[in-house]
Amino acid sequence: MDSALPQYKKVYEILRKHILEGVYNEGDLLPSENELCAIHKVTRPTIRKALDRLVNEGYIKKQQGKGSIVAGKPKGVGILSLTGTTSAVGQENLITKIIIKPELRQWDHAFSFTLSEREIEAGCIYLERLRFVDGKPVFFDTTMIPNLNLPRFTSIKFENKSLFDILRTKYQVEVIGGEQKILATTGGEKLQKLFNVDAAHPVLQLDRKIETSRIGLTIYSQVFCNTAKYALYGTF
Amino acid sequence: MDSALPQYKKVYEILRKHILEGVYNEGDLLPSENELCAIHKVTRPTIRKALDRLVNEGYIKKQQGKGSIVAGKPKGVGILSLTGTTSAVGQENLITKIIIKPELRQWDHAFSFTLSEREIEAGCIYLERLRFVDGKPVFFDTTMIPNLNLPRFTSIKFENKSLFDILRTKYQVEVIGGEQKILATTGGEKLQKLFNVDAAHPVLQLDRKIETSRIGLTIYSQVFCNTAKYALYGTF
DNA sequence: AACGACAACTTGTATATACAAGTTTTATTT
DNA sequence: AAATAAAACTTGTATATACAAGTTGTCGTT
Repeated sequence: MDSALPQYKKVYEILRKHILEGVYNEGDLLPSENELCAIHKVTRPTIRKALDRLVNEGYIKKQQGKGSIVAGKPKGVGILSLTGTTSAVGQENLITKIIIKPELRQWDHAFSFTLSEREIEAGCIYLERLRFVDGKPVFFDTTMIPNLNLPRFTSIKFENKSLFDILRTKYQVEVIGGEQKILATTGGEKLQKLFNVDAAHPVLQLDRKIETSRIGLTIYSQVFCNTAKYALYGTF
Repeated sequence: MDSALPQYKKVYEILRKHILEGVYNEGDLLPSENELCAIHKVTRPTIRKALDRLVNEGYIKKQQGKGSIVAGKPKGVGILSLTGTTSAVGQENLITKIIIKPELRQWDHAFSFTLSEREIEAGCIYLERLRFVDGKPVFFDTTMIPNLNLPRFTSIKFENKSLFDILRTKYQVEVIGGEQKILATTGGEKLQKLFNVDAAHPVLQLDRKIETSRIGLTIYSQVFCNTAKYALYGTF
């Protein structure tokens, strides 16, 4: 009955899931902290730590004297400020097709970012995905992860799961921050085919360097997005 | 000896200031949590709450067994996550040219956002600016502000000042959050001229709805950005 | 000199408790 | 019936304590 996850994270995962799945809807009040204590059999500081996280990520807002108000599904955790595509779009309409399955490679580049010695030595888990919203190709992303103590990673199937969900649940690796560059560009030959657009079609490009809670493990990701029908949305 | 600020915020403010002023530099270790307890005469949970915040905002990173490592001054909380263009680029190279001086108008639209009755009745302060980085036009922005108790706003000169600085200092209006949509588009005739690019040139477009501390006062802004030479940069 | 065990650090998690401060509901008074 | 007061909630802050887990340096042995 004991997992590797600390209790406050378990509670966080449960509440987060419940919000995403609509057990609690926007505007609803979560059970009070004391009720949550009773439900999960932990003390209030532990509950509060879980709630703090949900507040930080924009899932809930708290009001003294009133309670924890559900803010809705994670607009604020969108692609612009955090983590991945899945949480930005919502899982419903998002289908993922793996173009290149996770495979070990040597680094050839990390987009516009520079790598450390250690990262270069470790080699690189490389993958490419094409993601469809409502049946149409909207995102194409290339991800590079240093091969540092992520056993069996290349054999994991995660067609429609979020890469970051897997890292969090299977490896206890959490995104703690990062940097990104955003620009508008044109498709190029590869994207032209993938998105089925003409060569001059404007495309959004994001180069991201994503730091994790595991020291030395930085994820590099490049995302191209056809924003003709679906603009990226985010809160701040 | 008692301020309105809770102790953990006081400690947070002090440490944050010290990092910004270079008392601690990038890579330095902060005093250990127990040392900080002694210094500030509080208990460890209080110190940890202050440190949690610094971690969240990217000032420090923590490593179990080692300590709290200063991550350096956070690079511009750029255009992607907060407020205006000025803070994103840095004031040095940014020159602003007013295309349309602040003037009262009726709302015709608010980009892709919907307006409330009250906002429509109030009318709209409208302005257009073109902003140059290193002498070249990079940003073109259109701003709409509901005309709600902002006396003499249309007569303010703010060539190179941040719009948000003026709102904060002259009207005590602070940005508390907002939402935005980002997409890639092509110039169009107007931008073609302003940016001096051809018609097919990809341009970044941001539609933003910015909430302020004054109830009912929401600022609507649309920013076009030529990212050919300058990509937008942001941390999260 | 090199290795290994251990002690002395560090941060991470969790409990138990207390009171302050804000909100809502209920009961009381006018 | 309406205004007021009190009670019963809610979250916010803070302390004191304990042990787990990761890192670093030291000492002793080989």
